[in-house]
Amino acid sequence: MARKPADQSVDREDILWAAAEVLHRNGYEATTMKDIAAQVNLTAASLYHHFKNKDFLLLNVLEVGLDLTIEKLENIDASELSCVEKLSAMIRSHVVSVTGNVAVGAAMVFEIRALLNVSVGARNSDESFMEEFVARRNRFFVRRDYYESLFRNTVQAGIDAGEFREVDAAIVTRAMLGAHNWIGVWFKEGGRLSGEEVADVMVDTWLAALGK
Amino acid sequence: MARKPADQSVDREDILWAAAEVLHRNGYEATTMKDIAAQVNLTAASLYHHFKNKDFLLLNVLEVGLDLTIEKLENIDASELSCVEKLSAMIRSHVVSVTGNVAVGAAMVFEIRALLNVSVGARNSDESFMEEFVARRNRFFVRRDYYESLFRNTVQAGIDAGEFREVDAAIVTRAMLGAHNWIGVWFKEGGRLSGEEVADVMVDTWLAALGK
DNA sequence: CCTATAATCGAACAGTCATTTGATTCCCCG
DNA sequence: CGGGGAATCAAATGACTGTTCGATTATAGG
Repeated sequence: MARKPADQSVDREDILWAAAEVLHRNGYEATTMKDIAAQVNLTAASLYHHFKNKDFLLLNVLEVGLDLTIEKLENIDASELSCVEKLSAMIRSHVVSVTGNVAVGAAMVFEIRALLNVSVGARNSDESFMEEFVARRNRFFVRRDYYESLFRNTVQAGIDAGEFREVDAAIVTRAMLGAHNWIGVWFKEGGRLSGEEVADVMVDTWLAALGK
Repeated sequence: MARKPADQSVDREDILWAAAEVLHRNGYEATTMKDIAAQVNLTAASLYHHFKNKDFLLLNVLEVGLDLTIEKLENIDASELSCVEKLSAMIRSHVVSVTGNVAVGAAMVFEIRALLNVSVGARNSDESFMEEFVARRNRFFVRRDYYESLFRNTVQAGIDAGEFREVDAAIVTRAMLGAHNWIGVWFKEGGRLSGEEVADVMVDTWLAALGK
């Protein structure tokens, strides 16, 4: 029987992007390989030419999203700005990431639990797959903590330097990240405020919260 | 064949609670009726004696969680406190809710998207079920907006009364809710801080953010 | 133009899950 | 103590999903 091999112009990255979008819309478990495939005009079977399986595909989406975010934060962290300026830049960067690419941003936020559950339901009988997956997943969580620490250390440094008032840096940092992550839930392109404007409000809010 | 009808001491509310817990652990789609049933020593089939189906069960969990939160907020709203005091009480109430019952709190946060997706995948061919479900789901979302408005109106009133500095009340309110909801993700009973202590930090943080 | 490799597809498989059904047991009320 | 509704169960059903397989088409390099 004849097939319709279509475009053949879809690469790994297109799939990642599509997956992020569907993931954002439906959540991990509710996202089927068929959904992702449809987003790039493929069939589910074709995806297995590019990714080992669904879990690796999800993991890849999160890895890419996290890498992008961390890279920006590291550049800011390495600069010679004051803590106030550093934190402002970090907040702005984070908010713009979330509003600019809701898919990746929200996927990062919401699908981490799903990631954890993969091992629990050890349905993958394949040993080698499982081993690599667990290793990569652990690396992901380490990086996620690192990402949080970039914010927290900046807050703490600001306190030590007398730029911020004395607060519980760990809790305030998590409050900050929660507020930013939540943006992915309610932000709509073309709404009252642009991503940049939301970022402005956030910077203003957190500097006030930390101001002496 | 003989059965083992067991306890027969399980009621609707026990199931709701169990569902909230499993939901918190696994997320909606990854939560099976069997999981929920196991949590209360029942079989999946038995749940259908208490709830029409899985979607109604989830909806019920969210409804109960939201009702609890709203009730407390309304009492505060009706009081004669200043806006500063009102908002402090609201924040404290919200945080304690989330930390005191992480299951319901986090379910509220994370499973709303799943709720939305139910209609999209209109697998329920039953007309009557679907109709009631959509009605109740819409009511839920209205109440959810109302709950947000309780916070927002207090912030705005505080601005108008000169108790708070001039900020974008809508955005700051959402930042606040995001920070609080996120607590359900990282808070662990028996950690460094109790729920009350986390609430203290949050109150302090937001009053500073809104302070003149 | 030819061939090897990459990319895609349709079809089939095995597993899981929500839900239904009909029978069985529990327990309260008369 | 006995009957009826409530609660529970085991088993079967039907749908959906991730994944595999073999076949088919695209495409780049010689």
